[in-house]
Amino acid sequence: MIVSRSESRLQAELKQSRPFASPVEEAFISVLKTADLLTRVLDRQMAGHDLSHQQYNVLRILRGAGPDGIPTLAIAGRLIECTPGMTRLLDRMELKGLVLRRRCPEDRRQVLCYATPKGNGLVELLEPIVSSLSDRCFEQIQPAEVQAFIEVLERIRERAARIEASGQDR
Amino acid sequence: MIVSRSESRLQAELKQSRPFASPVEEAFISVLKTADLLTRVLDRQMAGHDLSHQQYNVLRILRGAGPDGIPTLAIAGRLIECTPGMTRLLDRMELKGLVLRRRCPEDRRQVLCYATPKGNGLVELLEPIVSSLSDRCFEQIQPAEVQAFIEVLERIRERAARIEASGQDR
DNA sequence: AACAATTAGTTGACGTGTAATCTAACACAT
DNA sequence: ATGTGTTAGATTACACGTCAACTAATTGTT
Repeated sequence: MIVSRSESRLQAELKQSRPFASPVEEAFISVLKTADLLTRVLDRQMAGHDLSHQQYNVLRILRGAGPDGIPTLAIAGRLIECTPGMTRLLDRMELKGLVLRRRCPEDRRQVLCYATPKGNGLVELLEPIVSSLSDRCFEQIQPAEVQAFIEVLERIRERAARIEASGQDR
Repeated sequence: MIVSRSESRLQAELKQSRPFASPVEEAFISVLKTADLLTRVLDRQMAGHDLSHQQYNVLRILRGAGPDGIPTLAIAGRLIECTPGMTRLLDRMELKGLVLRRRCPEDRRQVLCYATPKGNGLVELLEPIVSSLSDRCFEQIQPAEVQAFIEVLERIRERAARIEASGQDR
């Protein structure tokens, strides 16, 4: 086998001939790798309940919306702005009986979405699992470090959002 | 519209009835959101060259491998360990003339992958773009903060990898 | 030599992200 | 009221991730 398991995990993680051009590139790539890993772990925790992490997020949002429901695109906006994905996601969740949808009478363009009791039950069930997962992932990080970490992420998003917006003109 | 653009972007980012159960949950979600945003921005930069960020990563790895080539799964291992995805990714890249593949004579199970000159040219072209993108995203972050940030991400990955490994038994 | 276990890679089914294009419904001006 | 523009959402096409099941080649065992 080409990559030996006995190598230090962190060293082996991104073994390349030129590991990183600069610290910021390393940081950039690290964010992506970490998110991939966390997503995978999260999905594995959900898999037993036949739910993806995105479906879980939708259920949380629907629970937050309460009996008034919430339009399709508002859900998409609170996640990470997909749009066509949301329709299909809700299609599948409706099939599983986790979600209800109906046209809004006041504005018939909108489709209001609601969690069913089954959907809400699932959130309640999974919430402690997700919570303990993040606890375990950050076990060794001091509270002050967590705060600093969150702030750095926020600043990165702020910069990245600006870049994204400025490049809209293509 | 439900979400007004005039609200503070950071506040509006994850507007929920209960924003976060704890700082670590916020940190957890922030990593995922940041990675999504960075991925999107990165892909937009690449889109003009008909390349996804994953294809770019593959090209970088192939360049690093040099004329000896590198087996399919070794590429997958250096990214974020998909496996079946890699075959199809390479299929598409081969169609575009960025990659060559041939059976390894010594071990005919393996398929060795190489970058074509066209593929290598594309990396050279895109590298400064990617580099300047990460520079701009981390513009406001001090070098010491970047280091601390990278270390926190590493510790998270270490913990998450442990959790992932321990949960293999499902 | 022959059979079992492992390894490399492919294929199929499916979930979800993106962009582009379309339809239906509303808002507003004249 | 009618046309124009905008908004909500669905649809289509495609990239890419996962899992599960498969083939083919190699290794190991007896």
